Amino acid sequence: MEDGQRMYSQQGGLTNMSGNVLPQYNMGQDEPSDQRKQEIGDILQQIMTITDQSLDEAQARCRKHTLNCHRMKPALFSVLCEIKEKTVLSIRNSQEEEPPDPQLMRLDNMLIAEGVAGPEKGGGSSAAANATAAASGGQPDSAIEHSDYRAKLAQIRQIYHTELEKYEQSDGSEIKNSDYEAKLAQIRQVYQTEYGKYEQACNEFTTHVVNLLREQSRTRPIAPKEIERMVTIIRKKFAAIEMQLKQSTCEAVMILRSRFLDARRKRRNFSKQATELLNEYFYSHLSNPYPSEEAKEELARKCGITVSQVSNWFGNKRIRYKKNITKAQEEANVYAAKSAAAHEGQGTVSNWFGNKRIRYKKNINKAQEEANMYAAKTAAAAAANVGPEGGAAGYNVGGGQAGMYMNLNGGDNYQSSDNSVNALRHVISQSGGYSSDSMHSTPASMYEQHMNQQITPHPRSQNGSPHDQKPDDSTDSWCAGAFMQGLDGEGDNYDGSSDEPGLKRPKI
DNA sequence: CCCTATGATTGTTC
DNA sequence: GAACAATCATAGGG
Repeated sequence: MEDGQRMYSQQGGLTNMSGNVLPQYNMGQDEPSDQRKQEIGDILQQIMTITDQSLDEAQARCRKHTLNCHRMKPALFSVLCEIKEKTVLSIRNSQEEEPPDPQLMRLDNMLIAEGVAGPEKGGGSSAAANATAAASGGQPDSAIEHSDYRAKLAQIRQIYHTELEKYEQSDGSEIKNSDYEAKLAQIRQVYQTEYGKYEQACNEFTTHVVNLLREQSRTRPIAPKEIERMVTIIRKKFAAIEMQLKQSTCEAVMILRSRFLDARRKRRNFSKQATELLNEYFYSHLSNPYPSEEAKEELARKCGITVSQVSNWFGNKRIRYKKNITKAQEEANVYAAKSAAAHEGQGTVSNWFGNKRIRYKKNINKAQEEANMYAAKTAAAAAANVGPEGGAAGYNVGGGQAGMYMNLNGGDNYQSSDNSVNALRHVISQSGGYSSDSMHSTPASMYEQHMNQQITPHPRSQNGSPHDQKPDDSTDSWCAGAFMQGLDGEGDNYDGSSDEPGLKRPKI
């Protein structure tokens, strides 16, 4: 077979074959049948023996030429093709038309999603396969390409690993988006380069095989369908390489991603100064703790962090701040209910109340202390700059008179509280009111100022001037903060937000 | 070593 | 797409 193949491929001068097939096809009908049989037998004999013989070039050329020029040759060729097609090919054809490999599709999807195979390239992968198919036809000796590409893929992996090692050597904490993008771009570039090479090799090989087959089709029965089938086979073979390349790339992306995300996930505390700045902003904008983009940028700049970190911080802060308050509220509600029940049923007011008081205060203190501290700070700073009036104005950044996002003041809600609230107030008042060291250490007037001017839209009608009272010597100080507001039954610290045009998310 | 605080991520809701 | 809510994972304090 090898000899035959070599010989066929060396036949360069038989290019006019196909054109002659049809005209000569009917000629055989003029021949006497026995003579025809004889001739066909001769031809077959020649075909059978030709591959067994080791011929020198001159001999081969001569014999082939003779054979090719025989007037029966086209007819015989057609018949053989037909037979071949009807037997072998029909069976194999039934196995074709399989759906695209789901695994490959997944890889493609991932590469597109990760931006490694861009839209133009992503379509390219399937389009490339089609192009490959269109160009093609061949013998499965792609083993060479296979090993070649394995080597290249190994090279790609090495590049990735080198890059990743560089990562680890450099300070992992310094990994930023730009780094990730850069690495991804590298991967993309390598991938696209390799993919280009792959495509080229695939096309070249397919073209080569198709040419070979076409060449051979002059001397042996090779139907177009068979060539197509070969193309399919080649494509499948190459698909393995393609798959490997894509898998490799996906792997690299995944590793990069995980390293990058891991690195980012590693929590690093902000500097104390940054936290101070953020807290200052937060508590001085308690009514509407949603910094604008500009504010975020400025904070980010001042704190030496990114804008998204600022956003994260505020998101976390809002939630946790609210959580503290909500927790206190919930306890208060339960507390109130218990109290009412105790009153009604003459139940024993036990240590339970004492514990509740303590825990309730604890939750409240946490939020309050912080709020107070930053309120005082801001006020002091503002006062230093603008004077007392200006300082007060400084709190009211979110548009105080409009309903506040975080309404920390009981205000009217307190007045409209139901029985359970009254019961709660009663118990609370019996507890001796709110007092804590932290409150003493904080300018009470500042606290009140903050609470009334910033948090509450309206001054509390019953509490008199906030500046005249200290939280710890007033029973109402228990509910002076935000924390009693939930007792009105709605339990919504954010209430009023729905009325507020300025608030971004009227909810909860 | 346990616990809390907190920055970051992920999933859900609007 | 922004904000919320839940969760993860670590820092840091006791």
